[in-house]
Amino acid sequence: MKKEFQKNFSPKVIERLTEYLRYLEECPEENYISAEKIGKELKISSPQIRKDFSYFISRDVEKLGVTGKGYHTQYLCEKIKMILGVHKTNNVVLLGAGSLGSAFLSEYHLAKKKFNVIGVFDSSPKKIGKKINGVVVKNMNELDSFIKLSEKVDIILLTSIPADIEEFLNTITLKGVKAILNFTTHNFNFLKDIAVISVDIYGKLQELNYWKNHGIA
Amino acid sequence: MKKEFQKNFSPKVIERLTEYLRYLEECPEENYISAEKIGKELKISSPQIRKDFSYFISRDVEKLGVTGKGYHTQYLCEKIKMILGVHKTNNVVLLGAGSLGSAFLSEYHLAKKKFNVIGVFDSSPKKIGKKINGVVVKNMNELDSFIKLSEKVDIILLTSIPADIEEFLNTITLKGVKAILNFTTHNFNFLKDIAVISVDIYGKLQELNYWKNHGIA
DNA sequence: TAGATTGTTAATCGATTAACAATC
DNA sequence: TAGATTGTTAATCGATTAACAATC
Repeated sequence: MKKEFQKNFSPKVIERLTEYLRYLEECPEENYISAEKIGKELKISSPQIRKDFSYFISRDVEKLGVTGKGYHTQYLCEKIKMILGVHKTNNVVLLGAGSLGSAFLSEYHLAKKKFNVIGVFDSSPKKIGKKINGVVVKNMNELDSFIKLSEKVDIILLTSIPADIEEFLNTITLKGVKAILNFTTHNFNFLKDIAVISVDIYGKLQELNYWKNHGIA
Repeated sequence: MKKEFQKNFSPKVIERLTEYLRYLEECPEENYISAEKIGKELKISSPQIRKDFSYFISRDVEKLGVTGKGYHTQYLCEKIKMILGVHKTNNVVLLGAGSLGSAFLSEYHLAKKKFNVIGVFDSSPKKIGKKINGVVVKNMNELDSFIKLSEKVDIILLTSIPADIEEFLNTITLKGVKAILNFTTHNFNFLKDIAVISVDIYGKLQELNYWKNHGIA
């Protein structure tokens, strides 16, 4: 072992790992692939890629690639998946069964990507009881008991803001939910023990609107 | 004028500008606001914020804030909007009228944010001719003529991949479309003259899945 | 072997922060 | 005035890249 252990993956590196994984899963034709090749496709420099992959070494493996040959595609995929924790199935609860929530159920193959939607909740009487893609929408006020009784919930996919957000946060904190993918405009900056990634469509449109006027992005 | 002009806004700064704008629009109660206050709310350091705002100076204004007082909320909002180009209306074309596309029409107030959806296209016969939120879905193969005849298209909101993607890119390049907000898995890394921001939900779930196991995000 | 490509170190580049004079 | 907070410079920190020895 050359390293003292545990150079940690930075957020930037984790982001790129998901890009590598997407690319590798789309083109598994080749047995071995070089950092150069991946980089051309994804517009990432090859030293960057080798450096990113070097973080796996001694944490996980002695050596990730083969000198003079490249990285074994399948093996690389597996290793990235293990780091990201998507080698095994994770449980997702969807909050909000509006068209955005429905889109996640119908247009995304979440289960294929190891994200299993084990519950869908909404507070609108119009939606409660309906089936969306084979899943019955439950009343938001049952979330509390559901989450307490269910198997571990890994991620909450949030497409609408719960009426009593404090209570909601208490519940999921107690039950040990550790992550929220947030599509609402609610500000979760104050959370301490729950990882939150917010996707702000308006924000992305605004950024893009700037770049369309100023070249590149 | 103190500066020689045009320190440019970096992608990181542009991203934060959208965060500032969101916060400022949500709480316009105060007349003046300090970098300290904004930073507390958004978990961004106050020197960072002042530095970000300093890029406005001499490009746009002599002075953005008021020493000892803070930034005039309304004025700051306006200035950020002007930089992002959302002080005036921009035209958006939506490609794909599936549930994700529908969500953008029904759950997002795009027009309020100065993004006006002037056309919706899909290639599925089931969807063509239908109305979604008051907009008639057109046949994807009419996109070409539509885009040539219509007023300027600023942004294409892409929720499904056009059958002939080469032709699609030719069309929009010729017509001068400069930006794509991409929700598909298609790789647009090779585009030269069109700004693309891709939102990869799977990727975000994977990142989150990592952070849920390793604390913070 | 010769050619290719890794893993890594050192150099560079860019972004963040600390600190403070200026001043409302 | 005293207190607050800006705008900016210099210092720090972190991320990217260049370069190359190791080696398959």
